[in-house]
Amino acid sequence: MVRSAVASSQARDRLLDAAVEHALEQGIVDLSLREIAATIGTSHRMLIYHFGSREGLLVAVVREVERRERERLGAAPVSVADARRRWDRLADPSLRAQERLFFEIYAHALLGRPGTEGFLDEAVDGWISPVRALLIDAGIDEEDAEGLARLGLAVTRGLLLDLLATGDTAGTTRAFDLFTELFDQPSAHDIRHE
Amino acid sequence: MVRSAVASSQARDRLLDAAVEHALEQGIVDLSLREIAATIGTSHRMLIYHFGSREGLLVAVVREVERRERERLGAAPVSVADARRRWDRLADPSLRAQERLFFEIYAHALLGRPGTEGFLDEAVDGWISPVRALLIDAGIDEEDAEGLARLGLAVTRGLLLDLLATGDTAGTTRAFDLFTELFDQPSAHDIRHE
DNA sequence: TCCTCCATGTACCATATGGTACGTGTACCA
DNA sequence: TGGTACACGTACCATATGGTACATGGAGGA
Repeated sequence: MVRSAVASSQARDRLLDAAVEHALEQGIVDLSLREIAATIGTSHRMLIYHFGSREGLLVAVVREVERRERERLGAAPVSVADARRRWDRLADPSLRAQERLFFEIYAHALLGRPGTEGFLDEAVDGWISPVRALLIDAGIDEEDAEGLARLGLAVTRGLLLDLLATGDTAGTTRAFDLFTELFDQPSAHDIRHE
Repeated sequence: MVRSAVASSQARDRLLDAAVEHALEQGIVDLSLREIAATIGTSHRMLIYHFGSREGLLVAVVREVERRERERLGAAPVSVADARRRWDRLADPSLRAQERLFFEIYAHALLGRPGTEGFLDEAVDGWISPVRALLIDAGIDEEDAEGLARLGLAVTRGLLLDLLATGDTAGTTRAFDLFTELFDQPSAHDIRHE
């Protein structure tokens, strides 16, 4: 069997893990094959061998980060309490590096850089769609459902940006709680069930 | 008079403008002196002459972007209607490139890259502080004021990220309106004036 | 035992990069 | 008129980069 240069293998998985680890700490945009290889303990030749090219490695890293992002967040929140639990998970310091990398790739993708095709669609619509569907199932007007899904995503991402910059877990969590209170108050009823 | 390598001059201003223009279109992280010089119509030698080094140019570009950001947004919003007007201004397509660059620098700064010192402080606290002060003046409890300021910033930045990725001005604006409605409803009174 | 395929290393190449040396024209001032 | 300071170009340098050529070792099958 003729293996393509980008087929999977145990060695490739090991290298990919190490490359993602490196990206979590050092970022991804100025990723250099030689530098990664040196910190991993192999030669840049091996990275090209397993991933085809620098861009191939970049694509693999981006996909892996996407995969971890989905895995980390699990199902869409079905209630305000759910959303709050999810925020607590997101605000955990152990995830900072991953979120930082996520935003770096996001900015990267906004500039249309190669290797990020499809990332933005997945990053936005991949979240809005399931939440919107859940809200519609719960009897909320379609347009409001879309808006609320968008708003929830925006609050989460916006507060994460704040958290990454300031490290102020308590402050950002208070802001998130304020949002859930606004949403939960009785007279928001006409939006939730009009 | 001995001019330092980074002193200002008309020629330097012209180059800086052109460099910012380039960054708006091509991004800033993989900025190369030669490439910029070529598109500007000068030599990379001149960039080093006027900015001292590549990093000097990067710092100058970041500062200029910060300056334009402040100038663009003007005073803090003092009412929900104000906030809404500001969103309309932000959502204008002519600002997309500037906002994209802002988020690219933000990600850059999160990784502690040189040339971005102070950017994050200004980007977060520079916004939260004045809004918080306004809210406190308006009689809102201190802790809520901080939270609301944070929340407003998060909604704005989060929806901008959405807008940049999707280009969906109508959808993101609807989400922003939903937020103002949540905030404006009568029973939010206990947060606004408790 | 020999042959084939995969993983890996070493050495190399062309290119692009930031930065420097040096020369030159020009405007202004004594 | 001579000199000085600035703005700029050309040519160069050392280095780092992505990618390739080629050799090697080892495992498994015929």
